[in-house]
Amino acid sequence: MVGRTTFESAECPVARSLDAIGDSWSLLIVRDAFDGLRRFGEFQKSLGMAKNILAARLRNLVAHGILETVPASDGSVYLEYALTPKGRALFPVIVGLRQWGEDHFFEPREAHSMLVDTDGGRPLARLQPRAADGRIVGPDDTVVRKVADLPARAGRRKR
Amino acid sequence: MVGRTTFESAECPVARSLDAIGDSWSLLIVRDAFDGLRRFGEFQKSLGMAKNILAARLRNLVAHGILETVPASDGSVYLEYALTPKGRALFPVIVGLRQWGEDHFFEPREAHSMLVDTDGGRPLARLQPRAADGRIVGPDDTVVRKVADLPARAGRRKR
DNA sequence: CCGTATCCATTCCGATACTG
DNA sequence: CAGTATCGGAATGGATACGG
Repeated sequence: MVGRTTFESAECPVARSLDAIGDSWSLLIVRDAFDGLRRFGEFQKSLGMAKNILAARLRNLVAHGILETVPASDGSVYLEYALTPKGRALFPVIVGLRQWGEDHFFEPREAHSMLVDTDGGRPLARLQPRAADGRIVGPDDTVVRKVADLPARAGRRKR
Repeated sequence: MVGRTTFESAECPVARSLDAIGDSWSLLIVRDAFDGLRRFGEFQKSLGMAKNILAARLRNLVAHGILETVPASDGSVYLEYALTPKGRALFPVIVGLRQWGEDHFFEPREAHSMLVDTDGGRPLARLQPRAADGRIVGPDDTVVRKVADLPARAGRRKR
């Protein structure tokens, strides 16, 4: 057999997920989509990637139902790319990657702007670095907390 | 400029994370490491990948401090690969990918064995599909819950 | 059993030019 | 502005042979 192995029919859900978004760019595009970016040029400018591969990645994300194309809101003839519910469900993955990177690639209390923090604007998620109570508010009323911050529970198993 | 873009010095922690583990295989190796696999041959057999690229990915994971080599526990001359604290900190990311894949690539209530569920054995994590209370127990006493299951809190912001 | 080395095909990615 | 077309270099990945 030649060519890359596909995990399309793998039994493991992690493998299936990585098959859809396991390349260098897809999750960064999704991250930007959470940040409110919708237009081809916005993604291209934000990520600095070649237009042909951006087009290819967008096609793949649309094919996987993570993004969908919608008519441009400003009446232009072009398309916009919006997160679907399936795409928005990637929020915890993005947060996990962000927190892991923050904890292991940066200085302890350094602040990083992964996503813009505007209250009434376009961003779909608020991902400011560490709110006072450690809470991060995402789309669809999801809330993510760092696992270590979760309250202890009776019956928890010691390793 | 030629060659692939690197995110080694990106400001965004998500980009930095993806630079370390954003390929098809690394997270699957980490997943298997959580499952208790330690030997070269175990990974190779489990993932079915070519030995040369397994060696390359293991080298990369060790270089990033996600795995570390330790002398084989059985006295053989070979090395074993064990998760470091930094590697174990990837647990929430794996869980996020697993839950997303389970929710969007499989039938609603289907059960999937991502990781072996043994109680006293070698696995470092217990990742059985959906415990009764939705709780998943990981290494280092971490606990992960599906974000939607988190209790509502006063002052939560409606989108 | 544990890797390394080699060969090869495929894919990825970047730069640029081009079209509507 | 939003893509498509094309090209070339680089990395990825698979099969297999080889050596410790």
